[in-house]
Amino acid sequence: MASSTREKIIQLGDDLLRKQGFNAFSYADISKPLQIKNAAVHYHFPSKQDLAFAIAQWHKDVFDRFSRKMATKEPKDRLKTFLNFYHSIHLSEKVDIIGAFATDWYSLGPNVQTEVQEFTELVIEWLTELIQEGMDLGQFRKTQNTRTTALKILSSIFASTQLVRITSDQDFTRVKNSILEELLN
Amino acid sequence: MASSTREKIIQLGDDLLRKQGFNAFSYADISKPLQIKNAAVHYHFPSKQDLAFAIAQWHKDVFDRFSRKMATKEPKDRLKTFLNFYHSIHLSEKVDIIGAFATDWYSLGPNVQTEVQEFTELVIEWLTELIQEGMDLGQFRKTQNTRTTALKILSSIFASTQLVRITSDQDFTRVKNSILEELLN
DNA sequence: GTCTATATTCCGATAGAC
DNA sequence: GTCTATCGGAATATAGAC
Repeated sequence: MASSTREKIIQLGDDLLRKQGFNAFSYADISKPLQIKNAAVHYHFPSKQDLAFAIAQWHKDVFDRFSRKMATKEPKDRLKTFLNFYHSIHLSEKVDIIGAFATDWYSLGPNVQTEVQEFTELVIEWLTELIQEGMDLGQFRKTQNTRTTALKILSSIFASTQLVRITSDQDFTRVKNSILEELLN
Repeated sequence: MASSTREKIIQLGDDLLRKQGFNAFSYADISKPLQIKNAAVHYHFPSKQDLAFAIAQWHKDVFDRFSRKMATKEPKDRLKTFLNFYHSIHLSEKVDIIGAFATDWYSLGPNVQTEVQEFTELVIEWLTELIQEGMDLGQFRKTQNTRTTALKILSSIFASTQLVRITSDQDFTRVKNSILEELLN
């Protein structure tokens, strides 16, 4: 519970990054809600790149813990949990961190880019293994290339968090349900 | 050919919006390459929102002409052309305009948002009709809901222009090819 | 339609006290 | 670890001449 200022800044920065974009929020947007001064934020993260790096790192850590916790569940349930996670992103009016980093890609320093790449590869590999396992168990329909299937699932679900800002809530549910249906045997 | 300054600004603005994001480029980024002053850009587009609006409008116009030109082609070829179009986006290191507008959504004024919504709906409906037609002709596999199929195709292809900035070129081709294969009978 | 010049505001970032 | 104070720069935008 006892969350440090540093952690609060990361959380708020992550929210702002995914709601508004990396170049759309300022140190003031972080310091005001936390009722500290912008200099205090700079103490924890001297530059905005440092904050971006910490956000990327945080996502890696969280996903790592998530995948460990999921390891014992069967593929279908793992995928359901994954899709539900994206549903909660959608409900909070944010977009997925991968798409957020991708559209702001050329605003990110090399260290941040590397961290984002490592995180993204973690997710893709986790999904790929999940799909392979589901196929081996006969739960999922066989597809030619499991990484490609993983990429398509990831793409369509993270893009949906973006697209439904423009269209409507219903479209998110449509896509989410369809992903599971299409894969199930 | 003879493209006016106004048109050049729109083109350049569109490039910058999709390469860097709406909040990442400035009037100077537009005026410098065109070798005019920032005030000259303001003459054509008093505020940045006016420029964003014109960019959205331009996409509507272009897509309208595109869909007219495609009308006589058969569904499979229409989809191929559509996917190739996204391939060219990927090669130019930009992302799709829908995702770019979506991630910068809360930086856009109401007029711009409405224009983006109209454009996006045009694309989705065009894709939905294409899919329905392809099914009717027996070219495409039947799916339960054609709008959902359209959403998934659109999502996965426009997200791919983002995702491959993080992973690799190959992943784009994988997804692109797979979309067509999955739909074909 | 483009220019010079400038107003204004905001941003990221730092120095130095507490 | 947080503060006050401030710097330097860049951004959007406008006024008015040509």
